[in-house]
Amino acid sequence: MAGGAGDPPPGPLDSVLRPVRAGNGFEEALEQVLQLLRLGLVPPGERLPSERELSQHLRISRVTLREVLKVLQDQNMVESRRGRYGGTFVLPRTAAPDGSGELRRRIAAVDVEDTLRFREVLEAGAAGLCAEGLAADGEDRLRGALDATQGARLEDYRRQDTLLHLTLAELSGSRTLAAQYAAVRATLNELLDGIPLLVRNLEHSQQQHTAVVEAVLDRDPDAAREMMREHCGGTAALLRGFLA
Amino acid sequence: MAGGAGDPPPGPLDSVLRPVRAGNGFEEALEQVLQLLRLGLVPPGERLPSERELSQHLRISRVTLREVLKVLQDQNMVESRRGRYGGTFVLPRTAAPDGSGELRRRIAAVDVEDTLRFREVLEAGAAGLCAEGLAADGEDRLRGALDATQGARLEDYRRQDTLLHLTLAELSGSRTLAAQYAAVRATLNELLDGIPLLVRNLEHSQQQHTAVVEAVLDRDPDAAREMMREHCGGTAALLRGFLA
DNA sequence: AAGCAATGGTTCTCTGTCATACCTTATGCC
DNA sequence: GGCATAAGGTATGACAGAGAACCATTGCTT
Repeated sequence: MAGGAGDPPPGPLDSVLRPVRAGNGFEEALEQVLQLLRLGLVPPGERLPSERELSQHLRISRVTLREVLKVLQDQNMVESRRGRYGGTFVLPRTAAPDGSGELRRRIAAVDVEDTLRFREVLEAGAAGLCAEGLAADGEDRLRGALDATQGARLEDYRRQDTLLHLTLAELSGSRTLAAQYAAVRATLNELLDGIPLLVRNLEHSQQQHTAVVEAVLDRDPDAAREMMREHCGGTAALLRGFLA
Repeated sequence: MAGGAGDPPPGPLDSVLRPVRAGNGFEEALEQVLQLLRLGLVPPGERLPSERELSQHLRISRVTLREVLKVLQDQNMVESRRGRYGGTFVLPRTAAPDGSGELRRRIAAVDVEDTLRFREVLEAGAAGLCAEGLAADGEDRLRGALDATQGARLEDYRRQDTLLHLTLAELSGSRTLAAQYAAVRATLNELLDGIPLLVRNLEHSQQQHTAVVEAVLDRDPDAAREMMREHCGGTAALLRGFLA
């Protein structure tokens, strides 16, 4: 992306005319891998899919993927080990993730209000859809995810919470919804990393999780949506308070 | 995109690991321009933004954009005129859009259930958000869009209907929601083109539009969401019926 | 009638990305 | 100990796409 002209002035067509391939093309891949980490889909200590696998999934060449991983290595977010049973491993989060690196640039470019509103819409919608009809194996997955949050230790709570919500989104029956939720949740987690985790909020959160899941299992869409909106509203108020 | 191996087997990480740059890169641009047409944001007879403008918005080179326009010209969807005050103009839809062209391929690859569910979630969410708080100028835009649907002739109804819903999405206060709605609505319109437009449904639709807008202006989020869900449910039932 | 300005049409070069093949390292199994 | 295997590391050639410069056409303005 060489030095062309600046951004064109905004017009009424901007809902549709968003850029194809936001950024260097490789940045989009970076974004996706970052999602993997921020969502905790691959927890610290675990191995990412091999370079050959990942590059196939993302439909980019291995060379380009390696450049992405290089950035993450420089940020001490992952570590690569060679040899059989080697791979790229996720490192535990370090306190200060380097204030001037290749990353970090996108933070603060996030539209917080957009994120919070969109999140609430997707969550409430997913909860409602799940309550309207859920396969039997869906019930099990949901219960399992809820149990995992109950037993989670403090440092693992964010991850289990994310996985519970992600499960709900996947069970909604809309792949697009699930994918969009994953994206917005990754952004949300990034924001949440900037504020303290209060045990009091956490307990309240857990009650709400239980209520939502119960409403879903009771096949009560209105209650599920309502509870979920309340749940999201709590996080939103917290974030608005700390970031205001 | 040369002939690599086939798709990798699906895994639990697929919500996140969707391909970067779906398709030839230029196909994504084609998709966006098609949205512009399918949403009726540029009605028949009107001019698209100039090639230089469009390519900047989409962040693709003018050469690539021209290949996209070439495809649309071959499909008799647009027409280019040179000289000052020239440009690329939208042609009225022809009955049979050529059954085997460069386009047409994506149709039937649409996951109808995904589309309908995701649409309902976004619409209900947008209606709710608007009802929670809408700027004064938002009220005017909304009323204007509603009025336009009232006075629309049959062949222009789809377009005005789309614009009304799009307005609601834009007023939701989430740019992401608006963009996602635009995408899903474009897909929906494509599906709707395949089924007849019944005057009876249309009148019912109009009553619901009015009810939704009233609920929004009354600042009644629950009613707005409920009405909108009903409205979407109608379309969904219609489509499921015809496509089953 | 002449000139100007904005548009589509064309051509060039250069960079990023892809696909492929091969090298290197570490581990388990025989 | 030796070998097969699976992973990361490296090098190369081909191509798509970006960017910029230029040409051709048209209609408004002077």
